[in-house]
Amino acid sequence: MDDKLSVVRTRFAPSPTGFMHVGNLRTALYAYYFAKASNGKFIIRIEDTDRDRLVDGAVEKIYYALDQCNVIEDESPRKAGNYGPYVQSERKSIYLEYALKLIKSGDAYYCFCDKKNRDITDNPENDSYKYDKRCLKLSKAQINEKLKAKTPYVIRQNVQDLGTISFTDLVYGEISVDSSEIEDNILIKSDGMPTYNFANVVDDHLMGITHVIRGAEYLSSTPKYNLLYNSLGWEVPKYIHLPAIMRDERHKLSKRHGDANLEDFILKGYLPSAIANYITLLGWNPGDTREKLTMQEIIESFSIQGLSKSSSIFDEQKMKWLNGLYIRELSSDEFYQKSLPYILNSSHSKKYDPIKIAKLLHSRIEIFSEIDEKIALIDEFETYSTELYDRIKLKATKATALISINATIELFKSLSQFDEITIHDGLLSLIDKTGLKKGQILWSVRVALTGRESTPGGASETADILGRKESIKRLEFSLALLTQTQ
RNA sequence: GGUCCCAUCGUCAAGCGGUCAAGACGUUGCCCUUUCACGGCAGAGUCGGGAGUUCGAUUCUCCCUGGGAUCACCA
Repeated sequence: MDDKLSVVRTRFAPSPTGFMHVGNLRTALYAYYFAKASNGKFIIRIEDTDRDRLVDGAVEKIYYALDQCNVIEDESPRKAGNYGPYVQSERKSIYLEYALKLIKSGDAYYCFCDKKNRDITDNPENDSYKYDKRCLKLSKAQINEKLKAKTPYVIRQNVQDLGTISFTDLVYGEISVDSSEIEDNILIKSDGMPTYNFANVVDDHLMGITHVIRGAEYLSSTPKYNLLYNSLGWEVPKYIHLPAIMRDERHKLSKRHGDANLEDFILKGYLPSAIANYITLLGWNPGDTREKLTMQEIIESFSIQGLSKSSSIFDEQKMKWLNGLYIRELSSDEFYQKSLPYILNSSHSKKYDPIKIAKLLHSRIEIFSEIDEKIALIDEFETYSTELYDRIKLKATKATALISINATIELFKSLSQFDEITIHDGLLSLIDKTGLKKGQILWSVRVALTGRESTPGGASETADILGRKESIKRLEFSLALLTQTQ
C-alpha cells in the first residue's frame, strides 16, 4: 500500500459557476488522459468556495459534459472515494486547521484590515501595490483583543524574502520569480472560507494528487503555492500547465462571448466525441499524423512530450470537418436516430419520409444543424430560370429537357409503384424511348423537379422523396415554364 | 507599468544543427459522377526582425518586435 504513493492521481477542479467551457473541458480531458495513460486515478473536486458565484445546476452541467465525452472519474462527489469529501465547502474546517498551523509556525498571520484598506501602501500611485504586512506587527495581546471583540479577520500567508524561487513545470520547464513579487495572499477569507490558492494546496496534498494539470494562467502564481507546501512540510506535486485556447490571436475563448460552451456546440449538432477529439488536438498531438482518434487511442499515445507551449486558436471549421468524419462513420440507423430531431424540427414541410431524408443527408452534412437548409433545397420550389436546363457538359438543353419532362410525366403516371428503384429503372428506360442520353434525361428531370442547379440527391431520389403527386405537379409546372419561354 | 510565458503556411501542426521545412483544415484545379456531397489526385501557401555561436541555423544564446498571462477576501 505504500506504492499507493507512486500511483498517478490527477484531478479536475472546476468551480460550479455556469456552463462547461471547452477550455476547461480540454483541461479535464488532459488530466483524464494523463491519469489513464499512467494507470492512475482521475478525481473530480468541486471548488465552490466563492458562495457569491455559485450557479444552480452548474455541477450537473459539469457531469453532463464529462459524461457526454465519456470521461469516467474514479472519485468525485457523486462517486465517493477515500479522500472525500470532494466538495470544498464541505471541507471548510480542514482548511482552518492548517491555516492555524501556519500561524503557529509564523508562516501566516491574522489580518484585521478592512477590504478597502488593503491598498494602504504609502505610494498608491504605484501600479503594483502589495499589502504592507501591517498586521504582522500586531502584538499577541492586540490580536487576542481583536479576536475577542469579534473583529472580522482574514488569515494571510507570510511570504518571507527568499530571493529567487523557482520550480519546474513539465511543459514549460523552469520558471523563476523573485519572492518580492509575491504578496501576502489571503488564505482564509473573512467568511471562514479558504481562497482558491489555499484550498488547492491543502486538497491536492490531502487527496494525494501527484500531477497538477491546469491552465497556464496559474503559471506565475505557482511559486506561492509551493511556498505553502514548503511551510506545511509537504511534497510539491508535479505541474503540467496548459496553454490557452484562443478565439483569435488576441482573445481567449470566453464565456462572455458565448463561443466556448460545450452544450451550444452539442445543440448545433456536433457529436461530443468529435468535439473532444478536436479540442484534444488543440495543444497536443500523438506524435504521428493521426487526427481522428478514439479516446482509447489518445490514452495510449498520450504523453507530455506531445503538449505544446503556445496557445492555439479554436478553428470551428476544422472541428466541423472532423465532425463530418464522425457523422459519416455512424451507421445509417445511428445517423437516422441523431438526425431525426433536426428533421422534425425543421421549419420545412414534414410530409417527407424522415428515413429517406436521413439517407440522403448522411454524406452531405458535417453538423446536424445543417439539416434544415438541406431540406429547404428539396421543399422549396418556385419559379426559376430555364437557363438551368442548358448543361453543355451533358449535352443537355431546353429541347432535350422538354422531351425528358414529357416522357417522365407519362412515366410517373404509369408507374405501378413509386419507390426509388422503380423510379430509377423507369427513368433509365426512357433512354430507349426518347433516344436521349442518361445524363440528358436525369439532369433535366432533377432540375424540373427542384428548380435548382444543385440539390442533395439526384432525380430519382428527389422524386421518391417528393412522392408521385408532388413530382408530377412540379414536372407540369416546369413543362409549362419551359413551353412558355420557348 | 512590474513579473512570467509564448512565437513554423490564414488555422492546427511535425521538426528537437545539415530536411526539396512532414501532415491536416481551409483554398485552387482535376478525376469520379445525372447536380450537390462523399471519395481520389494534384497545386499554391510558412520558419517575425537583428546580432551572435557554428563549417552550417527553423533548430542554440542575446536583443528587438509582436502576442498572451498575472499582479483580488475570483477561481
